[in-house]
Amino acid sequence: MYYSSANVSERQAAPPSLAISTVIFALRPSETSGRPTLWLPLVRRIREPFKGLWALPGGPLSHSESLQDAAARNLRETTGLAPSYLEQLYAFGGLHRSPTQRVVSIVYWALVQPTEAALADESENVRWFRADRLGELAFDHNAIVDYALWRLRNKLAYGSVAYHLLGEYFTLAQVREVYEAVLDRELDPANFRRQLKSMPEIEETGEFLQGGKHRPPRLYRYTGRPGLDPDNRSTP
Amino acid sequence: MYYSSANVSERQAAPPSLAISTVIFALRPSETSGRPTLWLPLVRRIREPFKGLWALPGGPLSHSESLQDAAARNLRETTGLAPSYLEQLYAFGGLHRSPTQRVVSIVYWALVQPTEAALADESENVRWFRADRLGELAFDHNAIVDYALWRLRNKLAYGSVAYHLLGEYFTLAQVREVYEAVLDRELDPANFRRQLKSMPEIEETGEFLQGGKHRPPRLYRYTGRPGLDPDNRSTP
DNA sequence: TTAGTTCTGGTCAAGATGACTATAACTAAG
DNA sequence: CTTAGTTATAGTCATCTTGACCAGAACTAA
Repeated sequence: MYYSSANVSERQAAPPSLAISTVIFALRPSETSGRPTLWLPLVRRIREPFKGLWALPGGPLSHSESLQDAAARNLRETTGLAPSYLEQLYAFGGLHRSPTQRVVSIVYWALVQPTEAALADESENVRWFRADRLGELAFDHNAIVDYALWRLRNKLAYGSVAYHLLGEYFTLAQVREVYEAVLDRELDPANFRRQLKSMPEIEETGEFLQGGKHRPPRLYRYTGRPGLDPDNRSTP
Repeated sequence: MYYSSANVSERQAAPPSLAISTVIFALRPSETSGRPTLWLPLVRRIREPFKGLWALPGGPLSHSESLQDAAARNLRETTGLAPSYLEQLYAFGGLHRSPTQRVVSIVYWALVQPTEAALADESENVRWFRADRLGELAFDHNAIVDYALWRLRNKLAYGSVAYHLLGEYFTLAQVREVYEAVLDRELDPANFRRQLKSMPEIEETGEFLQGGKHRPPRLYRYTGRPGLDPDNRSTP
């Protein structure tokens, strides 16, 4: 690379470098309660700065791909997954995000379905963590994850986002569990189902979920837009 | 500049360049009805590409300023104004935004108060336009303005943003006019004022607006957060 | 057969919303 | 000085939404 060998004053004159990072959320059963919880994959830094710490998956922007494509690519490269939802989160460009050089990161956030998430690659340097129990991350990545969580909660309240954490068929109780996991509070089952049933994009199927311990719940399907952002103006 | 003299293959290898642009909204009376309307300043391109067309104010990111500072700076440099609200809109990074090189633009949107807006610089190459009557703009700037308008409408519905288009003191009817201008529909005066009066951050002052043609309306004051974003999590 | 649990539909009161009416307070025309 | 015109402001009423709660239906496991 041209800039990597430059001295300090040359680095100063160089334009800020541009990177893409992705916050990837999936639902996994908690080890303790077994109830679904939010998890996300992180990669271990193998170089300075912050060598050894965990960080969001990311990398440079190749000149022949759009921002969203770059986010999808580094999602695929680190975890082997394809997102069911992908949206731009924010561009972080503070002066001191990295101690060695000025970096502007355009961060995306993604949701993946649990069938996918179960297949996710995991290795020495890629591991999944509970979103509410991350340690200290590299750079400003703790703040970025916090912001992504806040966005997720907001989008959830607005509508269409919960189904992208579930499979194609789901019960209304499963949707409620998603809300409870993300919002971290319990919701009245009867009131919650009344609200969902008033939405036209939630379609009742003729099938029921078998094999449970109690009365078999009806299965539903989401018929709204697939929801891969850019100008996908579903929500602010 | 190093890259400007490079040939095509060298340009390909170069990282995408990074720019900051700003969509600046202010309220001005319509020439026809006299009612307040949304306006925004544009600058004329004096070079190719798109020479002669109007474009959003913007420029490169200097290495010693944050993204928000850069947005505020080019706002000040083109119009002489200081924003009362400034928030990141979106990072636009499509492959073909500019015909000559790959540019990633981080776009901010701003609101300025009418007392300020009246003082705004205007010249041969800087002019204000009604937001609903722009012609064809340079690059993808029409789409960017559309997106900014959509965001403004959403933020308005959410709350705290309308007051940043008004001065320190305002009547409830003026707030309603802002809503009517932005949402482009009429609102019931009585119902609208009931809603505003239920908000604790709208404070009644002892004063009244004098000099009108009819019953003098009471003046109010907004006591909420000033609202210059980044992590100013007022709205999604 | 029965107890336990979830699924599902319903009621009820409190609060928010939209359409509308009525009065107050000012200016301008006569 | 009176009156018509206009905006400001308060209030009413029916409708819709929301949260708390109750009750029966449908299944499993003991």
